[in-house]
Amino acid sequence: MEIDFNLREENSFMANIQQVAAQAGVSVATVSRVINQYKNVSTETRLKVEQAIKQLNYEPNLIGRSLRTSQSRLLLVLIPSISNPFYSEIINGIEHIAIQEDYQILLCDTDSDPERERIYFDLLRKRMADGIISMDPAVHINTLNQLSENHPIVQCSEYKPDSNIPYVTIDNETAAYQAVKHLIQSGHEKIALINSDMTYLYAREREMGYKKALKEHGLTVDPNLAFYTSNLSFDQGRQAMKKVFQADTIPSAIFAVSDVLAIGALKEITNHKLRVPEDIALVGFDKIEFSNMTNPALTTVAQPMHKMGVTAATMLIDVIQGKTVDSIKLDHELVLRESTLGS
Amino acid sequence: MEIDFNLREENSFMANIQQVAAQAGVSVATVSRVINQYKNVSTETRLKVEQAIKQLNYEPNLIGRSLRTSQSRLLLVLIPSISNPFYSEIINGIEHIAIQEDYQILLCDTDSDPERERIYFDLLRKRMADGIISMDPAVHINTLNQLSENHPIVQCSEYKPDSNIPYVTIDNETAAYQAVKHLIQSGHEKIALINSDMTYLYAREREMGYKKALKEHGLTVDPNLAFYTSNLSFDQGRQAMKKVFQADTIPSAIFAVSDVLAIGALKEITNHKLRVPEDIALVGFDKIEFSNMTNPALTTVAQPMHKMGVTAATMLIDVIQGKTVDSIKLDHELVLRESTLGS
DNA sequence: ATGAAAGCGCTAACAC
DNA sequence: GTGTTAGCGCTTTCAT
Repeated sequence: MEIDFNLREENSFMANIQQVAAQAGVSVATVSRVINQYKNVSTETRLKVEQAIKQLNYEPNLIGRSLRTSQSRLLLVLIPSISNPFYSEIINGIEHIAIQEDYQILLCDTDSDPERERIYFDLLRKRMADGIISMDPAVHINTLNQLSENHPIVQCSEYKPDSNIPYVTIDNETAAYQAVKHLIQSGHEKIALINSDMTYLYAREREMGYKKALKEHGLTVDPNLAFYTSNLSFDQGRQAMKKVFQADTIPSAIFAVSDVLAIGALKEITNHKLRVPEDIALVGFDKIEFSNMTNPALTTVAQPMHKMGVTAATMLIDVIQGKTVDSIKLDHELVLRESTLGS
Repeated sequence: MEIDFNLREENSFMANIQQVAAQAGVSVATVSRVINQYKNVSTETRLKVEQAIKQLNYEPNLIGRSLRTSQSRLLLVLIPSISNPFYSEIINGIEHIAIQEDYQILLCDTDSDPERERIYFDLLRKRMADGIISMDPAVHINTLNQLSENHPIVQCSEYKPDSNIPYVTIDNETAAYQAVKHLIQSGHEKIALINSDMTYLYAREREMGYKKALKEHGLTVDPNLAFYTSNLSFDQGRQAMKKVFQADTIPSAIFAVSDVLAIGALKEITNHKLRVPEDIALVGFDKIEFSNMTNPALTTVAQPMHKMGVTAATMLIDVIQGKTVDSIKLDHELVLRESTLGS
């Protein structure tokens, strides 16, 4: 019973730097130097300290260090929804750099809810984090701009053109243009657009690319063939496709501005006993993992998600370190698969 | 130029509690009381302080607070892969409680890499986080056990039976049993199993349920009908299904221990020009969002993901607060859809 | 090469 | 109801 008690005592005991110093018979400064691998410590002293650290099971307290150094080494990553697979790949890229640079990422799922957004912005204001990577298209840009005057921020994927916050993204207009051009060159003339909310820049840019391709090939832009959704969910894709089927002319091809919307449309097309691509060809956008798992596999525009994450994280850390960074547009790629080619 | 400079000075200026106290003509203790909404502050004083806070644009420094109170209010959430949609829903549940209780979650994507696991465990040891929710089946259980002696930890979904760490999960064996029983009652006698690595408890439990159902209905358990994958990816599901097709007898139904594996199998079945469920019926596990987006929609076992997250987070916060908590198994539900019923 | 001491920003025990 | 002060654990400047 005595032993038990002592064991528990010892286990839950957490040494601090003072105790390590006492145990090793040196000053706290020296212990700190050993922890941080300073060169100007004699081997003999270093050994003593390392032994004391081991004996006491010492782990430096990161909060104490943060307070002293005024940096948390935490990065906020703002996304609208963790369930959206588009962001998963980007986050992988961010994590890659974060780990490498000894940062941690705090995932902030805003649900496009201003209240949740506020909580996360507050974390930055209250110095719990060193910077933000914003990927939420619904972000309150005024707040973000204001915040960026005092805090490191970069935008990833979606950005606001009328802000000075650096961003990494792709050329959405050209990407959409190429996707639609591919449909036209496959012989399609009635091409419907399933787009999301036009308040988002990417939605406007992709629509411009869609229209540009049609015009350039002498096709008329029929407003009745444009369908809009309130978000990028599977269900909204289905609903949009239902509306397509209610229209006067049924298009022979669909360009959806996201894979998830396209997959929703695909489900509805299949329910109508129509075949893709024989009856209706289908193009998505993003190249999420699941775009390859559907029947048929989806033709889509590959965004360099991993690289976007890597770039955004690198940029943010540069900004944190006081460097100046430039915005950048990365390369995309049209990926031709069964939903436009057949199998 | 002067003005510019001053503006920037003012913008990047960050007041601390001392300066607020000076500005308001009170002590730091009083400011702290106002910030933390203590009742014993006169209205007059409170107003003065609040005004000073506004004037100086003061935001309390959470790192300072953390150091003082010895709590970071950060929760680690350990998952094997952020791309796996199974975890998204759970995380939503965890976030729900975390926000409500004024905690933040630090997402830890281990990739089942021991080195990354170590980084995150260190975060706990170094007091950057207050506790861990572990959902990584590949977690090093000895380390976790050891860690749990000094730190709050709960296991979610996957757990190790030979540990004293509380967990929340479902009854995997019964769930699998019911899924396979449904196939048997639909007239199937040759039912293949696509399982993952048997080192995981859930894999063993689900296989037991599969066998139990077969035996109970007088069917023989054919080892040639069990196929194993090295992970839960789409591609592994495809590969497994390829092996099914190479076997002597082609089963009339498949039970896959995860939706993603099932979706991989579905792709391969379709490639073979076979129909689901007419030629081969298919059951998945988890009820991830995408299980409803395939053609046909997947019959699957619904795990109460959101509730699991809510429960795990509640348990962890209880443990942090020194309460004793009990492990719990939540209810699952068999969801019948097109892949076994037809449409 | 090492130590003494200041101080990062906050909370809370204690005094009045 | 308010103020004084110690101290959480660390890094870093300045001596020596």
